[in-house]
Amino acid sequence: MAITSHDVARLAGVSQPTVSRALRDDPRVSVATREKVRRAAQALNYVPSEAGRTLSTRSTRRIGVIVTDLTNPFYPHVVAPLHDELQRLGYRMMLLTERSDEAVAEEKLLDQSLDGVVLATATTDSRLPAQLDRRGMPYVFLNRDTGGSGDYASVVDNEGGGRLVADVLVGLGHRRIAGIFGAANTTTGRERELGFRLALADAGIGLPADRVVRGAFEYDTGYRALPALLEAAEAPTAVFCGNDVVAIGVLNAALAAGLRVPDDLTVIGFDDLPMAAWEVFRLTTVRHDLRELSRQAARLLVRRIDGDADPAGERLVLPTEFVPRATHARLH
Amino acid sequence: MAITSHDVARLAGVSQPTVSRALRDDPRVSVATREKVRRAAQALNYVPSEAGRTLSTRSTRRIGVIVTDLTNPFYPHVVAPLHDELQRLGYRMMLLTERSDEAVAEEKLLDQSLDGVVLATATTDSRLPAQLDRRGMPYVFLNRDTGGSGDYASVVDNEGGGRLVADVLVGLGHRRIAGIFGAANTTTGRERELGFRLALADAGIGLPADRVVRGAFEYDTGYRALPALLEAAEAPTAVFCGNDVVAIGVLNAALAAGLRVPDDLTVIGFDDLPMAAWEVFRLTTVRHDLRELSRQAARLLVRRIDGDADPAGERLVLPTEFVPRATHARLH
DNA sequence: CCTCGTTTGGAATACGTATGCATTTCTATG
DNA sequence: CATAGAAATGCATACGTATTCCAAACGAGG
Repeated sequence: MAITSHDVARLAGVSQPTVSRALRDDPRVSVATREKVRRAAQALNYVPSEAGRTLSTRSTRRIGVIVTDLTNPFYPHVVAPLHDELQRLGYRMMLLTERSDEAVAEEKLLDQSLDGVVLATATTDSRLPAQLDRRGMPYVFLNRDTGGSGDYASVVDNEGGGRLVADVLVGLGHRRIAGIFGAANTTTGRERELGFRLALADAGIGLPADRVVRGAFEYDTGYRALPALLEAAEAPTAVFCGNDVVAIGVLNAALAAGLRVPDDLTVIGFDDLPMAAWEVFRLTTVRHDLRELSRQAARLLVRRIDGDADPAGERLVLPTEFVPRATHARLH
Repeated sequence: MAITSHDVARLAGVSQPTVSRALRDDPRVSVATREKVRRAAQALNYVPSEAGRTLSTRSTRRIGVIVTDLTNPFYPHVVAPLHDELQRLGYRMMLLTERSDEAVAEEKLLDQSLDGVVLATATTDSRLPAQLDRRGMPYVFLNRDTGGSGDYASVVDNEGGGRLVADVLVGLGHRRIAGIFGAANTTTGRERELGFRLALADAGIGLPADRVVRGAFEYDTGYRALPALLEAAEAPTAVFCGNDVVAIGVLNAALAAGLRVPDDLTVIGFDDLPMAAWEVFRLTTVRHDLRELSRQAARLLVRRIDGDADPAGERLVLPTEFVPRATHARLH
C-alpha cells in the first residue's frame, strides 16, 4: 500500500539513493534527473517515510510540548505561537497532554521520537527534568521552571508582577487584602506570592493566613476560594489572584454571592488573556507578552539542540505591565 | 548516547532478538532469561526506539487529531476525552494544530507515522478526505463531517437541536428572530440552520436575510454580528447562535451596547460548554454529550483500523437536549 | 544408547531512508 | 587522440526493532 522511494526509483529509472538525493535538492544530482524524479514522485504521490528518515538520520525534526490541561485557556494561547515559531524554525510540534508529568517520561519522551521538549507545566517537585538530563534530551521550561540554576527557561518576571499589584492596591487604600495564589509547587505561584508579600510588607501590611488560599491555576480554585475568604472575621476588600482564570472564577463567585465588583470587592488577575478584556469581566490584570514568551522558548530550545546555547543555562525573563480595567477601585 | 536493544543484549549476555522477545513477553523465552533481560534493560534505562519499531512492524499505534484552532474553547473539551479514550484503546494521540486542513495533508498524515486520523475541523469543501482515501489512511469525522455518504463520523443531531431552539423561541412569543450561524462550509453550521429554519417555517415565521449572519464559530463572529443585526429596520428580539462561543460574543456585545439580556434580547447557544454555566453568562443553550461524542469517534476509528467497521460507513448521531438558563425570556 | 520431539536461543533479514565510497560517463586539456 | 579530472550515479551499508527460519540442547521413550 505504502509507496517508497524504491517505487519512485523504479518509475524514474534511477536508483533509490538518487531519488533520496534528488528530492532533497542535493547538488550532486543533475537538473534533468532531478526533474525526472520529481515527476515520478508526483505521479505516485510519494511521501517519504518519517520512520525511515528518523532511523537513518537519528533526527526527527520534532519537538514535544508537555501540557497537562488544555482545558485551561492559558495553554492554548501558549501552544499556538509555539507551534508557529517551531514550524518557522523547521520543526514539527508534537503536543503531549498527559494528566501527570511522570507518566509521560518513560514511554514517550525517551523513545528517540523527539529532538527536544518544552515543559510548560513543570512543578518544582517533578522528576522529569532529571530524567531528561540523564538521557541527554534537550529541553526548556516555558512559563514555569523548577527554580534551579543551570536551567534553560523562558519565564515572566512574576515577582515584579506581584509587586506591581501590591503597590496598586496599597495606593488605592486597601488594607484588608487577600491572595489566591497558584499551587505551592509551581514557581509562578511562589514568585507572584513572594513579590506581592514583599511589596505589602514594604507598606507595613501583613497577609494573615486566613486571607491566603493556594490551589491549582483553575477556575474552580477562584470560584471556591472566594466564599471561604468572605467567611473570615474581617472580609477582604481586595483579592489578588494567581492568574486570570482564577480571577474569573472569583468574579463569577462574587456575582453568585451578590457582591458588586469593584464597589464591594477589587479583583486583580495575572496574564491578560484575551478573555480578560471581555465586557462581562473587564478584568484588571498584569500583562506579559505570551506570544513572545512562547517564541522565546522555541528559539531557546532550538539553540540548545544546535549546541549554540550557553552551557551554563539561560533564563530569559519577560517584563510585566499593569493593565487597569474595571475590577479595581479606590477604597471608600 | 541512545541505548539500543543491542546494548541490553550485550549486558544480559543474550542476542538482540532475545531482548526484543523477552521485553514483549514472548512465551518462547524462558522465565529465567526474561528476568535477566528485564534487569539489564532496567539498569540501562532502555526505551525501545519508536522509529525502529515502526519501521519493522509498519504500525505506529499513534493516531493524529486535526484541529485548526485550539484557542477556541470547544476543541480542548474534545481533545481531552479523545486522548483518554485513545490511550485506553492502546493508542497515542498526536495533536496536529494547523491553520488550514490543506497544509496538513501532504507532509504529516501520509508519512506512515500515523495509524489513523480524527478530523475535528472538516469543511465540506476540503480535499483532505479524498487524499486520505486515496492512500488508504483510516479516518473518522468528529462533530463535523462532509455530508457525504459512506463516511465514518461521530456527530450530533444538529438539525434536531436547531428545531428545539426554534420551537422554544416560538413558544415564548418571539417573531422577529435572528440567526448567527456557523460557516456555510461546515455541516454543523448548515444543519443547525436547516433545523432552525424548518421549525420556524412550520410556525409560519420567516428568516429574512438581514436577520441572518454566517461566520466562523468564534467569539468575534458573535461580537461583531450583534451590532449589525441591531441596525436592521426591525431589531430582533431573539438570536440563535451557531454555538456557545458565538453566543458569548453576543452576550458581551449586548453588554457593550447597553442591552439587557434577556429583557431586551433573548440569546441561545449550542454545545453547553462548561463556560456557558458561568454566572456571568448563565447561557441558555443546547446540550449534547461532548465526551461521548469524542469517545465514540475514538472507538469508531479503532474499529475501522482493525477492519471491524461497516464497510459502507458508519454515522453515529448523538441526541440534543434543551438547557434553559437565564438568557431567554417570554416576549412581553 | 539411540532417536525423536520439545524447548530455547541465535543467525539472518526486512522495513525505508540517507550517505560514504566506488564507478561510470562525460568534458577539457595536452 | 589519450588521459586527467570533474560530474553524475549506483552499490553497499547503517540506523533499531521484530520476525522467520534454523540450530542447539535437553529430556523422554524405546
